[in-house]
Amino acid sequence: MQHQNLVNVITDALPGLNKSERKVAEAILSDPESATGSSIASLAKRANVSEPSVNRFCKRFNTAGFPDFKLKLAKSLVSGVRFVNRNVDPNDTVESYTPKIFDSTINDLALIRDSIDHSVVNAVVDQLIQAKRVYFFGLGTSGSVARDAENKFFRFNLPVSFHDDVLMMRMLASTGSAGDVFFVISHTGRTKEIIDIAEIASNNGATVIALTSSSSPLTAVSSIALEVDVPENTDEYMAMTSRIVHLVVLDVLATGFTLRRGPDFLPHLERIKNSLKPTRYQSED
Amino acid sequence: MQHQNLVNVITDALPGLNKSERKVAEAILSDPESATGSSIASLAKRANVSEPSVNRFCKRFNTAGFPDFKLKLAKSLVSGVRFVNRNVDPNDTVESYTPKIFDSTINDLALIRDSIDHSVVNAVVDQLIQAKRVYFFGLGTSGSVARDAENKFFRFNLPVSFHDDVLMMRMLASTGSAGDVFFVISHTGRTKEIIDIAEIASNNGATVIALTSSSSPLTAVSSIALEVDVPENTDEYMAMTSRIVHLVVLDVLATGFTLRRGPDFLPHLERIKNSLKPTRYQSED
DNA sequence: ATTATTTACGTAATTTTACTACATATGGGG
DNA sequence: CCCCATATGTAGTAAAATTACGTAAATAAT
Repeated sequence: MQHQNLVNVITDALPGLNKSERKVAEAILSDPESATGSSIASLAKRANVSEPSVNRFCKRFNTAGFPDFKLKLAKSLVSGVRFVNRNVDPNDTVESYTPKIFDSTINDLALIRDSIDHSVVNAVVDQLIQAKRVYFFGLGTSGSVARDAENKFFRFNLPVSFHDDVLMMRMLASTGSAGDVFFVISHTGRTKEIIDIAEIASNNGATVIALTSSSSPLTAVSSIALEVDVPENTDEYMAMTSRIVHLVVLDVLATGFTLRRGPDFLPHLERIKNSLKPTRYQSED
Repeated sequence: MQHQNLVNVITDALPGLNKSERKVAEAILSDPESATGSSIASLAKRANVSEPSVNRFCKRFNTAGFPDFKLKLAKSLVSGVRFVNRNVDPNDTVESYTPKIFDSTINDLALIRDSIDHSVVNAVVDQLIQAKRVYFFGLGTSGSVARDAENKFFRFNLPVSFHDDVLMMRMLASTGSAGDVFFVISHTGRTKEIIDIAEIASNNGATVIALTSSSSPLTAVSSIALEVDVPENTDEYMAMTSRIVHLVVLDVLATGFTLRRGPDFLPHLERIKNSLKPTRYQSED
């Protein structure tokens, strides 16, 4: 885990710290934001320890010294590090749970950004570019993602549709053939019905692209799997962020698609955009 | 604009800088990451200017001094500052456009996280808690958001539905009354049809909640407006991130809702979660 | 229990870093 | 060509961080 959050690292290390180090840790955790701005002297005073104790504390956390520590702490605080991996609890107020939700989403996006396999993205764009037809399949929450994907990809002058009805999916899969792309979205990748359908399409020679988590049964029956591992959310209060990540991945694919089509294609997109103008009040974008 | 990215600010200010300041700017921009780690002396040397010039440069950008500047620069570099507000261009490869898309989404989320009005969130949760019925309305992309909202809120044992058919919406609005909540989602808030419908519902005494951008016509005809201003994306290649922000805002509302309902409600959510188990292979969460 | 030994912590000196005040230079307008 | 404004650098000062060292506390061994 390359990019662990300093605040969390300190919190986790708390039990193993000795007296003055713990004082420093508590002083920092009580107000991390202000810690990034203060000098070693003022922090030492606030924690009731000597300056070298603060310095030693910093070095314990793999930083070159106090300035370096402040820097890394500051970085940790961006994109809501304060709350990342900190669950919503029943005592939270709007002021506290709102940033928690945002931050946990941001955190997951950053995670996938850094771990997504670019060659797979490229391969998927390849398939989409060549496709005669594209079907987006998804159930439940993933159904909304599939619907959004349709809305995005139809702009590319490509026969595309989304489906959230398993019988419809099954029929379409059974009539699929080479040139058809079945883009199957499933967070768990374990829904039996969906796996069945993917298998049918695959057996008919169609291309099956899965947007799902790694080493899921769905991956196994797909031509290409865009494996996106969003950390499971065990917290009852916390939302499922996987669908958000999926949407962004689809944005990435759409971007790749547009770039591959080249600049001649842009006027077409512009035309679609403009088509909505008469439905709106006043001018915009 | 409170939280502009320092790297971009410097880039934009470049033309208006004088000679030595520009040298400093270029030295920083050529390797911002290393700039955050170096001392004022080494940076001055690298830019071929004196130390006070570097200091003056920092102050010009509304920072207290060099250390403060480094801090802010470091923060800017987190969550892909490299790319934020930097558009996708035709020469981008997968490796470069992928993080751009993620970062622009992350950036927008952070922006809204810091600017969202908590009291409005609270007020909306109030209304949802009291609602006899909730309708989620949205067209196009916002239709997918509405669909996702339905999927989220039906778990609360609340009569809820989503609609993306304007005739259906119109009929529902016309039969609405006090106790009914019409939750209208629209990025622009300018779609005539939607505004009409919101007005009808409102005139019938129903509560109209709008999730839209500020000072839009839709805001005017709503009981409560959750104003979320996602920066317009003028780039042809870049995706619309407003729908993602909307989804997260709905997550926030759902969280607020759950918390308001109290811990007695959690077993109900658990039961819904478990209901899907038989549809899947193997065990999970 | 008492001493030895390690570990923790603080004091003070040293070094590094940043800032300020001032001086010189550079360039544009009269 | 000189004056004034702005830009930049020099040198000194203050602040900050680090190191070296010494003392105190804690732990282990006898």
